[in-house]
Amino acid sequence: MIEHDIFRALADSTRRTIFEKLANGSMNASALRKGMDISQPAMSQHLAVLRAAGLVREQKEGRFVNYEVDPDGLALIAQWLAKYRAYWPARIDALKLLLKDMDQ
Amino acid sequence: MIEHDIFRALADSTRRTIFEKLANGSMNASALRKGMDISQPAMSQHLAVLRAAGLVREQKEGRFVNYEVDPDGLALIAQWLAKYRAYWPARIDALKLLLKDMDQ
DNA sequence: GAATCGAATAAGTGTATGCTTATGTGTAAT
DNA sequence: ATTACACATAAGCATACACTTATTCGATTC
Repeated sequence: MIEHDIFRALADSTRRTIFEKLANGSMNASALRKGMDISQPAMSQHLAVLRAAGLVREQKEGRFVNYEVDPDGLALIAQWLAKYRAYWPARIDALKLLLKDMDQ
Repeated sequence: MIEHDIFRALADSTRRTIFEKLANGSMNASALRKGMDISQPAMSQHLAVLRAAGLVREQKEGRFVNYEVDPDGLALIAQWLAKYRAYWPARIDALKLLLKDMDQ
């Protein structure tokens, strides 16, 4: 189940940090490491997990590999969350505002 | 960080199943175990993790403990997801429909 | 008040996971 | 071609985690 891979991938704070970085612009693995105190293999392994989960996708450019957020993964989380909409609290109105914002 | 606790809690498929069951109606721990092939201590431990993450809350009723979905946890996931709204795919329109549905 | 029942906690164990160092693979530069 | 570079993979290791059995706790029931 991919849903399982997604939650497992996001359960690690280092991977959430990587994902957040990529959300601010696609980057290659070396650029991602900057300011992160993480070894090259560790980064490579984390990216593999994120990619397997569908949260991130790669684009080879020469000997570089550019990583970017894969919307498919986020969509699955949104789907999962939607299942429990009956329990969303009132403050979820903020979400509605965001969606309204997207329409413009 | 509570966000971390949430993703860690949902990284386990057994806990996601428990959460899903509770979303269909509050239950005590024994009722949750039905059809799940899980020991009593294991269930108790899973519920403790879900509770610590703010995904579930308890309500003691005599010697029973009734568990129910805690909207606060879901709100945090929604907040996390909202951070990446720029990457939400078009098919997220389904989510908009759901929200519209909530208004009625 | 003794027994019973629902649930939590304690302690121990096998496996999963995230890290390390070492090495491999492919591309670009000299 | 040889060297350097970006990244992936392999192998090993320490810790985290989900489970087990045993025990404890608290509240009902007899």
